[in-house]
Amino acid sequence: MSPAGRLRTNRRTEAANIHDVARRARVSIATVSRVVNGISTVDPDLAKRVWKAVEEVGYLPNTQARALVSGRSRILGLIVSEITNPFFPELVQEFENLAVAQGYEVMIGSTNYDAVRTEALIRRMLQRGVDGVAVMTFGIEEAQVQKLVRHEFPLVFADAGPDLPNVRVLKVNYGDGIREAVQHLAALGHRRIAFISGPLRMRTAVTRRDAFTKSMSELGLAVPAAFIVEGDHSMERGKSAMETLMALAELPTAVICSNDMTAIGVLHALDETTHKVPEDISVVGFDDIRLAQFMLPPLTTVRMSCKELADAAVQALRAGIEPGHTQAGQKEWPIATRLVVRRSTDFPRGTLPAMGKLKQPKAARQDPPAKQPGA
Amino acid sequence: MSPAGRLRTNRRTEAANIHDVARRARVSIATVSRVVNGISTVDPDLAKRVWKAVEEVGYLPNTQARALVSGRSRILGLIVSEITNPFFPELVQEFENLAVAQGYEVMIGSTNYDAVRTEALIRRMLQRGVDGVAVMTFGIEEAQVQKLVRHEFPLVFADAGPDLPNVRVLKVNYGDGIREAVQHLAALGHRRIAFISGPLRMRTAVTRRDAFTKSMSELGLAVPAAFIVEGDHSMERGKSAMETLMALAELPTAVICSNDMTAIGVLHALDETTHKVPEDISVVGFDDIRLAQFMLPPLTTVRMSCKELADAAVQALRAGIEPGHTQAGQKEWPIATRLVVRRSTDFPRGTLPAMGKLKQPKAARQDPPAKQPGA
DNA sequence: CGATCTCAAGAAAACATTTTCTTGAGCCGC
DNA sequence: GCGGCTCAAGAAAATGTTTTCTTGAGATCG
Repeated sequence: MSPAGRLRTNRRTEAANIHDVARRARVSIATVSRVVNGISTVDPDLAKRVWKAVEEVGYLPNTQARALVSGRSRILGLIVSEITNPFFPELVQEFENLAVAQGYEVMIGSTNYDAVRTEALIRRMLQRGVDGVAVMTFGIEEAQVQKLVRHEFPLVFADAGPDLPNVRVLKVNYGDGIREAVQHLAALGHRRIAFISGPLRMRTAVTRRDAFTKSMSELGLAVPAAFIVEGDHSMERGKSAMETLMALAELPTAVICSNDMTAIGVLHALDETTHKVPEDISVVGFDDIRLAQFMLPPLTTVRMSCKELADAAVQALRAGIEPGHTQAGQKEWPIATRLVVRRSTDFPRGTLPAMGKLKQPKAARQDPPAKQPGA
Repeated sequence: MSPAGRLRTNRRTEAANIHDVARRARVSIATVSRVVNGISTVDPDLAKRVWKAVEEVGYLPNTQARALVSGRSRILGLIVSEITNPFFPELVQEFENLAVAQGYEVMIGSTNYDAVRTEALIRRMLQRGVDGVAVMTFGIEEAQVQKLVRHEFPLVFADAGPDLPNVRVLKVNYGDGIREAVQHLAALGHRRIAFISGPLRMRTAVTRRDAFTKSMSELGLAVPAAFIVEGDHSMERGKSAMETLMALAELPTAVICSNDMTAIGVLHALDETTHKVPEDISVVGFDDIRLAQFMLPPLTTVRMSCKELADAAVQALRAGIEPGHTQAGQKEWPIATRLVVRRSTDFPRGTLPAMGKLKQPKAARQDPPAKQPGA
């Protein structure tokens, strides 16, 4: 009984396989494989015949078998903190688009900040034989990381990762964007600027906070201890953190937040008071999620481009996976950040508008890069 | 050369395989397979020895090989419209949790309302050999569906799908929730109620709109043609649709929206006018996405529970996949909807508060099911 | 003109499993 | 006491590819 003997003892899969194509094109399965994989040593006429047969029988190569023998699954793992945080769907989308364009599939998982869940997730990824994993949690717990690192496939971390040969790191340049934000506020006349950080167990939260204090001291501005409040990158905590700030004897005139969700929480907190944004208090976010431009008022924020992040992640993974990749040696991949000025920042009350206007002309305000569909 | 001869010409995979376990436990690979898959005919002592060996060598069964030979990938496809629409991440999260709990992996894809993209997505899913697909787009184009339907694996559609043996449908009961919303507004004293629909090429959008008009006529309330505006379930179009309504000579006193994002757009549109929510205009959403309870004011909305939806989808898929499933014959899976009253609805201006209060006591207002972490 | 060299294409091995088939030991009944 | 029956466990087939090895025809060169 020939291997193409169609025993079909199996449940489903009436789908055509490589033997069907080979038989129809009157070639061997090896030749079909070569044609389908674009190996150039095959005779053009034969190749044409094979492609025709592929078309006719509707052949789709079986990914499982392919992966089994080649040892490469063409699946990229993508680990995020929580998919329900609006920043991540945007990242997921971009990542998926890029990965698919390169012929990879994406296996997504969220840690929900839970060690057990994370461990199970990593196990699942290992078992599915991912070719590489992008850990975009901006500060995953070290313990679980070790599990991943031991297996030798390529890894990409956002912000910081262990210094190992198979690990690449996306170095987000928080400094630039946050400095811009501080300078923007200072130029408007703000002196009392507060900062709501992320959860400090996250490395990235510490980095962002430090970028803030550094920028402030560069300008000779003091930051009272009470002006730095720890949040957790959620809207809820942003709200409560702002309430903490509002209880101070001397209020800040501007608040910079470690991410946009926090800033949105701040807007909510202020909405429940008599203080107006931006007239009484200016608010700056971080990330530039899509929601930011639709807040009331539209949020001035530091953009960390999802597309740029996803692009670097996929490139860096490919550099580790595909033999002979041109950027195979690159360990650090820089990601820029920059301020996007919208309407949640303005002169502090009491400053002369005219004076302020000179420093920060209205025309300089950036609008979103215009791709709204409707009106 | 024995099969366990560790040729290892392959690139990665130093991982232990079934032969390693078998050798260590001094049994055949068939026995290992049986133990790992929980087939009960194996001697308990042997099984114990096998599990010990599994533990010792750190054996993880290779999913690719498993899928190849068994014909089941243990992957569920999940197709959504757009992952960046906040409703979907919540659905994805729930779906993933349930699927993983049942030993399945999830392959997610978004159509972005693009036929070509959808077709490519379906092809990818077929190629990866998914065991079933949940199409949660609430109205995917028929053309692409056909491609899926031809292959005989189980399918689940939200709202409506072709009447075929391998297709199951989640029947969302829009009527109940929307009727509740209309009755709630009517009880508050509203008579002029407008509706902003979804894109009418989506079946679900039509269904929701019809549920609205039906409920209105049940109460003997007229709906002028101009009070029904077509949106597209986006915040942007919700805003512009509300602007259209505000240009009318006689304004509505309440607006029901086909989804929450639209309602959020409406809030934004009204924020730019002198009209206050809920004093001047009441707003009702649909979906009850997480964001809804954090809007200003918190949104009264009709809840379509993600968890319920995801649960039904996974169950329905399993019913189709797993032989002998108890609910194998169930074609329609009901999903309930119900009104969640928050603060974006109130008496129309001019109505006597006291009278209204009798009809809708403040105490009846539901607060979110309290799981805020912080404050 | 024959021996070697090149190279395209087929044959077969390898991949890690599940599942069917086979074997052989223990047990029961006659 | 022995033939058949049961059943656990091993042997081997099967899964659909990629990749290495083999083959054989045509080209090249001495």
